[in-house]
Amino acid sequence: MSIRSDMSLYVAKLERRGPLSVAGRKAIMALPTRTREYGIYQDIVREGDRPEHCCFVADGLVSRYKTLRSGARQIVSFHIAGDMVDLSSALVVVADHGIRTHAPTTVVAISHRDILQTSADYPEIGRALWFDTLIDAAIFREWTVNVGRRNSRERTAHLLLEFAYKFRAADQLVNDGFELPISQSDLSDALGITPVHLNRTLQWLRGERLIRTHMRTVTIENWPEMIRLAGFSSAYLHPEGPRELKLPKS
Amino acid sequence: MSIRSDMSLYVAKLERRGPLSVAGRKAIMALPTRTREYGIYQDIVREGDRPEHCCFVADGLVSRYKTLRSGARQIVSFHIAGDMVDLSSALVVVADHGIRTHAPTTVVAISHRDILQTSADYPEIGRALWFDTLIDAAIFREWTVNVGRRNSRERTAHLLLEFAYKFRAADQLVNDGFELPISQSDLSDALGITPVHLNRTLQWLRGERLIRTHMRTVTIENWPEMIRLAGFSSAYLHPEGPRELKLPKS
DNA sequence: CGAAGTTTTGAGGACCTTCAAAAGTTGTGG
DNA sequence: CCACAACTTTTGAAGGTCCTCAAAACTTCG
Repeated sequence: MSIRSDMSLYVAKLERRGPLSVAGRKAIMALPTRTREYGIYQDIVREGDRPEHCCFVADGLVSRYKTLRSGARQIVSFHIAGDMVDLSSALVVVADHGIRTHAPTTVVAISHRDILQTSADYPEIGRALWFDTLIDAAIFREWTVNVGRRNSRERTAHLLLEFAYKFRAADQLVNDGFELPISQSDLSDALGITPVHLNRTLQWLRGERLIRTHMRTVTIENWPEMIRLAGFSSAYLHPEGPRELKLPKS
Repeated sequence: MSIRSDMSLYVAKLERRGPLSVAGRKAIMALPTRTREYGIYQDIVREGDRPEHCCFVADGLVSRYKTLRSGARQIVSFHIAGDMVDLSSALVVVADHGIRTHAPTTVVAISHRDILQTSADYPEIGRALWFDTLIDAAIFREWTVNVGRRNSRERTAHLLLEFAYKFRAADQLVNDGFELPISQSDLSDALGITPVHLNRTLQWLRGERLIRTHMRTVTIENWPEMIRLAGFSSAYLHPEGPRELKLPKS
């Protein structure tokens, strides 16, 4: 557990969305951080915890999930390298969901105190973090639509396309393929279907030549047809970044 | 369309969550507003719009929804009197969902420019609005769980309990009952089931003496059993308000 | 090389949908 | 204030998507 700044990946992401002031960028880079390494299937946060840190995924893959009394699990989001996870805990005291890894993962922890102080001192950073949580919310909405109104084929295609677009934005798409270290059982927990049915759904997608899978690499073989099937529009990912701010100095 | 401040209801809500400074409270009350009246089933925002205002529901009931190519609709949230809706549009340029009324509704519009300026000038207000969007996100997550992992009975019970808790927090629960001016068809769009099946599900809930319905008033007859059935925990509504902030003056 | 986990296959059944129509409610105009 | 249209709720019956349970084939890893 080293103490150094690992925030340049996050700064880069923010700057893809819009300019940062020199002072603002410095303030983010100056945030005290603690880097932690996790193995596969380790809990970073458990439901009911009162975390004191947000976490930034420097490498790997994590999910947020809720568990029902019955033991059934619903994954509500995935986060890849470059994503800030659990900004919600900066203001919300008790975690209403868990966060765990699906692969060996490097996490950069930032204390809520520092996040809030910096947000107050630099309104542009407050806005950037707020925007991040708004994107989160937009993805949650789309997931509700996904499990509420799409059948298993459309639903699975939609999630795979979401991954494809996120990996592409992170420059991690190679020949229309990306590495997805998630078991079918875990994927089915995100899609609200059973592993058995997901398996048959994937077979159908492969049979239709819409996707290919090899090891844990997923390749989109037929983008137009996948997009048509899923009714996918990348609008909800809001790649364009936040509203341009033309505010007078206050 | 009058031009006056109607923000006292919102200030009251914020103060239920934690103290506001005198200056902060004044700043909110001073926000220029425009009050608009809508009838039933009117669109306040359409998917693809670029709204210039957030809207605060002073009276009535609205939903946010997405529509699929097929025409299927998924409602992703409901908002009752006292709720600030569509803060997301303050930073997100293009609306990825629509907002419409389910009853005659009074909406107070506040320009994004003023929201952002006030958030920058008063960090406590920025935090309060951020917290509001985090609650939104928490509810979206719970809805994903609802449609993803609960059957129609649990799902319907859960949504009705969410309404019951929201109305109770707004002091609008009378004898365990609340007025819900939503057709079964619209409710089914929120639950991800068909109107026919929702109808049978409601009949079952009534038959088990879990709820009563009369006109458009819903009464929870058996709280413990409803809560047990739905696996309901109000934690995700975060009635406790945001984290206490002990920041030094910056 | 064996153990544990993951993917795949099969068969039967439950939950929810679809389509269609009747019954009940609400709103409007003559 | 009634009549009629439009909408909402309810009922029925058949069918499809997805689930459950169980076991085999395959992969990964120590």
